[in-house]
Amino acid sequence: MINFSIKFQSGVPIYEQIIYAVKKAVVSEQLRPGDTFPSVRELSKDLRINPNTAQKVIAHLVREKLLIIKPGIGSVVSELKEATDLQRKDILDTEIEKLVVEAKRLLINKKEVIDAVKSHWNLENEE
Amino acid sequence: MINFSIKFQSGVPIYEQIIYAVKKAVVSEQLRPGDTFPSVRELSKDLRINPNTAQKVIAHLVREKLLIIKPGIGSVVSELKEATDLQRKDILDTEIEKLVVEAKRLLINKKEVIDAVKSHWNLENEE
DNA sequence: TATGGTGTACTATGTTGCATACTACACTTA
DNA sequence: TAAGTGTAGTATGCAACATAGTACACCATA
Repeated sequence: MINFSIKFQSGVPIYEQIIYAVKKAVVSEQLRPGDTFPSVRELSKDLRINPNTAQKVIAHLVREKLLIIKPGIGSVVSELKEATDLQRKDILDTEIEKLVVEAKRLLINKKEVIDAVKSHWNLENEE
Repeated sequence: MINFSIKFQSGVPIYEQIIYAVKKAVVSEQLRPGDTFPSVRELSKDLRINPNTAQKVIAHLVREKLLIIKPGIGSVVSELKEATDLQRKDILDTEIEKLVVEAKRLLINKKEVIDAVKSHWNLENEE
């Protein structure tokens, strides 16, 4: 009943990798609003991780409003939410600045970066 | 003799913050190739961090080829190096994909993202 | 009503990374 | 020679991560 794929790699925390995989699945519409999401125990069993780690994933996704808890049932994928001012600032200022600094340091062209953004954006179409 | 500025914030490792500050200083030409870089003990004293942490910063920057060790003297800022294939792939694929996924999840427009890239790029001019 | 599945909350252990303190050594410059 | 350089090592305290196991309140369903 897992409707997204993961390939673990060392160095980065398991729970972060799962969270990212879920976000990617939502953005690419492999997971749609209203879809049921695996329970803590199911997630733990299918991915062969500790229940605590699975719980950590779900709690995190609920806090980020990607999931909604249905008591007694499980959790469900929610509608996409508009970013808060703080989230917008973090991405458009902090994160993109990091990206630009790293690109310039490695002598990567502005065009290459922008083309890569466009390319990744169109992989899952829509504006 | 510190020619770059830092304002520490909790949550992210000190040594990472310093490394990023140095990269930013290089990209914005506050630090130029040939400039001398603070020694381990100097960095440790001025930033009031442990010598081990300062050593970790410098070793990391040498490994990334941003600094060159001059034995008995200290270290010096080197010329910018072209990215390796692996570094290019990491930025243009992995990092930008992360950015795009997060932006789409938060319903941020493609135009906003690209404008932010252009904006940050031009803050330190040149192609 | 009873059963089973749900999220949630604990305690505990082992590993790893981060930052600190301190000591020591080989090297080069002045 | 003396002082400064990078480098290496041991040790401590703290926090994050992942694991194991137990327990509880809640709700849906048979």
